[in-house]
Amino acid sequence: MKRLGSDFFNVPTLVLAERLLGKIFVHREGPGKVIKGRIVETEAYLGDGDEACHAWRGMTDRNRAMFGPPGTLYIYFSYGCHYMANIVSEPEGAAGAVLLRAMEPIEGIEWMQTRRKTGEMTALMSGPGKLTQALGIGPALYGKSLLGDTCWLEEAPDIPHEMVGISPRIGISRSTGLPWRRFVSDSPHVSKTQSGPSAKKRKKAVGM
DNA sequence: GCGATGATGAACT
DNA sequence: GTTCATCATCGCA
Repeated sequence: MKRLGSDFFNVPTLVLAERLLGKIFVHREGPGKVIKGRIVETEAYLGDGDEACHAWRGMTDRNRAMFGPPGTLYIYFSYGCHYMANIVSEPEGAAGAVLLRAMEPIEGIEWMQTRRKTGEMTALMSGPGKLTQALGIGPALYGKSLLGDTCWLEEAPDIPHEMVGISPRIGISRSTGLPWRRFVSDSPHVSKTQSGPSAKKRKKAVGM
């Protein structure tokens, strides 16, 4: 299985978001301990004109990885309980990254089930906080490159264009109109719109 | 089954 | 002090 190189990541964020669908994300935690998942859902975040992007107002201590070279991992701890994994795109210096929102378990499923405390396949990685837990992604991977030998992506066939779903991003309260979410429309592993993401809060944020 | 709410840490104003 | 790119659980129907 061929690893994807820097050329794969060195493209505009929206292109990368769609290109990532179907690819295999690999995390090698140690000898004989390899976890793999197939990416089925992503979201694009741009530093320019996107108020939902952490790098929208410029570089800070937290988001500096988003300004790094393409293929860098931007790990972010949120809500006091969950990590989120992003892949940096575009040339170095421009802020832009793709949030990994959901994957399909491929390998190392036993470890995922132990960490996630569930045996249900569609619940293992069907959400941004879930997949980082299943993969064992944490602060140790902040700023790491997918061109290294701890984490990388494996080549896989592109998803046919008619199978790629497009929708506004989920779970954010700013720039909600931008249709920058990409997902494999027939996959049972995409994040469920759980229970309506706090409709009241959203109304409040919109100003109703 | 569905929807609302609390948990919980770090960055930002 | 408030916000946040979330998830699991509790309450009610």
